[in-house]
Amino acid sequence: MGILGLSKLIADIAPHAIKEMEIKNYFGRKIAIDAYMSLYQFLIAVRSEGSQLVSTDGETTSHLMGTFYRTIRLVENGIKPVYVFDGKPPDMKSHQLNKRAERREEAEKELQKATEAGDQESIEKFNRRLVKVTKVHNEEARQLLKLMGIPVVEAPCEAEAQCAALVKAGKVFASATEDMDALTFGTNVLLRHLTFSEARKMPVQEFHLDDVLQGLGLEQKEFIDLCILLGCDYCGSIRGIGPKRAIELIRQHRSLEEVLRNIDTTKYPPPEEWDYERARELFLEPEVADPKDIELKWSDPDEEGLVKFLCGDKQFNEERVRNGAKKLMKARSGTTQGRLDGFFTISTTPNPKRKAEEDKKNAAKKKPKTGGGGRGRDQESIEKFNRRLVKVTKVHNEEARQLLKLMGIPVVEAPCEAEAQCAALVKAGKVFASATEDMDALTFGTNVLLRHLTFSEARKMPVQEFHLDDVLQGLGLEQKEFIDLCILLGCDYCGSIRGIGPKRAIELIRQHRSLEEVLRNIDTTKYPPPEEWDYERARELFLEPEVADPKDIELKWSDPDEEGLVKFLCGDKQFNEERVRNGAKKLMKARSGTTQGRLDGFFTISTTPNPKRKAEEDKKNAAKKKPKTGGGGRGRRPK
DNA sequence: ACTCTGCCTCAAGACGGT
DNA sequence: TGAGGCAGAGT
DNA sequence: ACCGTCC
Repeated sequence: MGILGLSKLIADIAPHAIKEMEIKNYFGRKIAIDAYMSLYQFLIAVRSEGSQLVSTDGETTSHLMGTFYRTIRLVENGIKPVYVFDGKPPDMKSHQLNKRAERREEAEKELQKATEAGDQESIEKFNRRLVKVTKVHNEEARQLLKLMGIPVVEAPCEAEAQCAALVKAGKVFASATEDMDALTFGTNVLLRHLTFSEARKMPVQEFHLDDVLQGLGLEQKEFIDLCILLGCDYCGSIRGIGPKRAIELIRQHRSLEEVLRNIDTTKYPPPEEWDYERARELFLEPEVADPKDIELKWSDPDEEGLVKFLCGDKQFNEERVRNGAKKLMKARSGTTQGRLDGFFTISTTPNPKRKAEEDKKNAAKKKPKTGGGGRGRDQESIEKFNRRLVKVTKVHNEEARQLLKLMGIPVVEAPCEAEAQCAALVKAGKVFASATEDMDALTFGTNVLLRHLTFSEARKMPVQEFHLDDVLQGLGLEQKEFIDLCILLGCDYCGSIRGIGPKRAIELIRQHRSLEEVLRNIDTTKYPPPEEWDYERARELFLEPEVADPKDIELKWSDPDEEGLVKFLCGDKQFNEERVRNGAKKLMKARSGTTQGRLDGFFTISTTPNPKRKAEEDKKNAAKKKPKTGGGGRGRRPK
């Protein structure tokens, strides 16, 4: 499977085509997964004392165990996976398959020998070689995924080709596979090591076909010829020609026909009856189902169904299965996000500088990705709308003010938007950062924005520290242009243009630098702006919001009023007095701690992972080429 | 000197408690 | 199966 | 991070 030595070749010649990411960066992304590959891995790897896990009737369950938990992990990370199943293999592959069959037979013989000899080690070894993904395995996996609410696609032929088609059509963001021929099939984005990025400390590798082609200096068709020359599943390759000579030859002659015409075929004899043309055809126009006809739908897990299937038939632990179902459910409700939100979560977290390069390239050409597209009514909607009925009333506000005062926490009254006032405070140096989940703090000009400050421990989310400087630098924009970008992405103050999502938005603003120019340059029949679109006032609101002058604001933290708190919370609100007093004491104690030496404070602050430092660190690592597996270790986040 | 082949070995999942 | 290390033959 | 366990 795959293309011989392609990943190394890309790493050597076009390293910029590979971005290192964390799994978190794929929040909200739809990702296609080759089911066969996945199942095969589980059958090989999920073992106990040498053999697969089995149910009481002796049937293998390794594939189900693996699929169940891995999928949950992906979903918990906000990823929407699609599993793509193989259809009939193309007959070009029969050579390869025959070879495999031969090796199986050999392995069977060896296994028998080992069994007779009682050689446990060899038994396991050859047992692994005999692993095969059967119809039953496939069928059960499909069933499981259905119960989990995960969509499944049936490819008429090669799954890898179907995945590529889904990516090209914008139905999913990327193919996740270890198999490099996804690129040969034209997948724009290929993710490697998506799954074991956490288990081992490998980062996710994101291959961009555009960048690969650019780095190699090839067109897609030439790239396909290169892959054939390197060695693919569909036909032989030329003995004596490895990666170095292959890239050199294709670069020089641009096609296999020309290569054959120009090399010394006595020294480098091509295989007999070498049908590279059909192989090329298979890569170029593989048999796939039209993505237009494929609807991908993620739905709620069927907890009872899962329990029945996995626990009833397969002896899984019920508590774990129910737990898994709950996780799926919970993660689902979180996936439907606002646009700004999704955009930044994805593009800013890893490392602004590197991302800048990537975006530049993306901006230079090619298709947009899938939109966030939030559908899926039912339970999710009930919860959602219920939440939407929540309203912060005057009374709530008043009480909160009163409470904070008793706690000794200062309060600021913004004349207009709080977010804008926060930004003003940050800009004036009155506070270090705004802590909010609301990305428009950046649009208002907050230098530092903290997300997940509160639930950083409860869930294991790290606090995210966004630096406006770095965001601007990374996007290659000025603040004013950034504001226009945000308006184009969709803000609270006015509409945005249908059909323009994050990718097109950043591309347009990069190119034209202002909404006026964007409007002048796009086809407004395809992308009609909203009627009476008052983006100018929206821009004004972001640029010069009405705020109280921070100079006139004095922030003062004082001692908590324990008795006052007790009176308010316990007298009026029936809070537990012990807890309230306890809380008051904590406030008091923490306060005395805050008046600390600077050094102390310095270290407390600077230990948090910090984008700039990370960027530098990464640069160093990148400069040093491959870090070895055992050795230097890139420290994962402190947590 | 560079490049390829052959032959070797290893490891291929995920969870949860410590 | 493939990826990396190493020895050795071919260009 | 390690290691026994999952089925």
